[in-house]
Parts: sequence; C-alpha cells; structure tokens
Amino acid sequence: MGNSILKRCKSRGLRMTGQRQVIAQVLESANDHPDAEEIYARASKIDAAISLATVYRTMRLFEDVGLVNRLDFGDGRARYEDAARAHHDHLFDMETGRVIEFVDPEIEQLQEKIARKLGYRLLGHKMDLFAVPLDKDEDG
Amino acid sequence: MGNSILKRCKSRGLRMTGQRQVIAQVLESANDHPDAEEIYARASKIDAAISLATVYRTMRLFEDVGLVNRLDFGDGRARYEDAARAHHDHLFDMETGRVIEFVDPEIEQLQEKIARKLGYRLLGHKMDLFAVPLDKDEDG
DNA sequence: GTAAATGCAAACACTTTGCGCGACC
DNA sequence: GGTCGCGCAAAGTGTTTGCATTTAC
Repeated sequence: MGNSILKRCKSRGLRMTGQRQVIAQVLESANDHPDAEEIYARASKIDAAISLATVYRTMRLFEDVGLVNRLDFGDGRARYEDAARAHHDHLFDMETGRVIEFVDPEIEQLQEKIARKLGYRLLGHKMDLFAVPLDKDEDG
Repeated sequence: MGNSILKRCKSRGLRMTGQRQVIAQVLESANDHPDAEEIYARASKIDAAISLATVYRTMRLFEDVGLVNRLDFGDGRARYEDAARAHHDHLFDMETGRVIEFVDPEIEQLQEKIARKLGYRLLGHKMDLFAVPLDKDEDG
C-alpha cells in the first residue's frame, strides 16, 4: 500500500507507538464506520493491553492531523473513518433502511458558493437524503 | 399564526400542563435553535419552578409527536426548533456556534435529480454546512 | 536521557430515570 | 379520584483528564 496511515503519521512527525500502529491498522482494514468502543474491541484482539482512553486520545490526534474523519450520526457516539477514503453523502432508503453512498460535484460546488455568499468559508458538510424506490411506472 | 404548538398538542391528545405550555411558548417565540439548557433558562423566566428534567422530557415528547425537530451539530448537545417552521437547511458557525438558516432552490433541485438518478423518489433531506467566517482567516 | 504516550480511575457534560408528591381532566 | 406529570437527585453514557509509570526516539 502506497499511503498507509502509518506512513502519513510518520510524515507528520508523530511518534509511532505500538498502540497507534494497532489502531491505524484497525482503521485501515475497516470497511465500516466503527465507534470508539468498536475500535477498542478490534484493537484489543491484536494487543490486549490497549486501553479505551488511548483509543480516544489517538482518535483525537488522528482527527486533528486530518488522518481520520469523525462522523456523527446523531446517536450520541462518534464514529470514525479513514480520511483517505473518498468523501461521500448518504441516501437512506426509507423502505429497506439501506444506505447508499454518493458524491455529486455540483452539490459540493453549490455548497461552497452558498457558504461564501453567507460570508463563510466552508470546512465541511453533511447531507442526508431520505427517499423511497421509484415505482416501475415512474420515470428514472 | 393559526396553528400554535398548544393547539397541535391538544389535537394529539396531550395533557397540557402549565410547564408544557411554557415550553411551547418558549419554542414558538424562539428565532434561534436553543439547546435544553437554554430552553430551561428561558422557561425559568416565565415559571421559575420548572425543572431541567421536565424540559428534557417535554422535548422528547414534542419530538416524538413531530412538534419539534431535534438538530445535531456534533458539539455534544441537541438543539431544537419548531417543526412548523418552513423548511430550511443550516450553516453552523464553528467559531461562535451560531446557526444560519438558508434555502437554496438549486440545491433542492439537484437533490431531486440525484435521488432520481439513483432510482429513488426524494421524500426529505437534511443538509448542514460547517464553516468559519471569511474575514477571520483570510481576506475577503 | 528525556519528552511524550500509556493505563487507570476519577472527572466531565449532557441526558435519562426512580420515586414520592402534586396537578390535570 | 385516578392517572399522569413533576421536581429532585441519583444513575447512565460517551468522552476527557490528572497522575505515576513506561516507552519511543
């Protein structure tokens, strides 16, 4: 792998402790959006001596240096994802509960424009669409 | 305005206690997005005997019956707004915590288009922008 | 060597809840 | 008058932090 979290850490001068390596590994091999407890559980399987406090401290560190994104789905706990993953928004299928990830450059541009018009510099955004599948007779 | 929170409560068969009336009044006269503590502070000015626990319980009740929307800007506390207010999106000022409401027809159209392209009919959406004032960090 | 990271447990901020009293219909 | 809501304080949950010890560089 060309640009591992490990490498990105070192290039930022972070001290690469065993715990951080383990957590980085957990994040890189995750295809989902684990919360701190889940990261702790997965990390513990690799190094049983790791502590939850270290997970939190490391996640904050990684977030501060832009290695991971913190996600907030409004359920009271933060979830994380490798920041190297492409940005995406979510469409919630209200019939099945399935989540579809998508990116739309036009939306991204418009958001920048809106923020600027209001006198702001856009740092991030969150957009969720709530929808149901089109009927067969409805046109796609 | 014809459709007060009070009326909407009664039409749902909710018991209209003094506290609930006070909280409803606070929410209706709010032009911002207060959190529980702030609602508690404003309600206390009208009825000093109100408790924070009742604010939380009432907000949950109002949310459950669709009278208010709970907003989550990821700063660890929930904010609320009267659900009867016209639809809008939010820009969260990350320096001051202030929330700016806006509507952009282009965004709304694009969202429809995106949903349709993915094979869905759009029912609703939620979009939050996170930004900092332009003149703080850069020049115009 | 030394500054920084860790584990532990206690502290924290926000929110929920058990209980006995008081209010609404 | 019975049920439901209330205030209080204590418990819960997710996250942060002070301190002594250990570790990376």
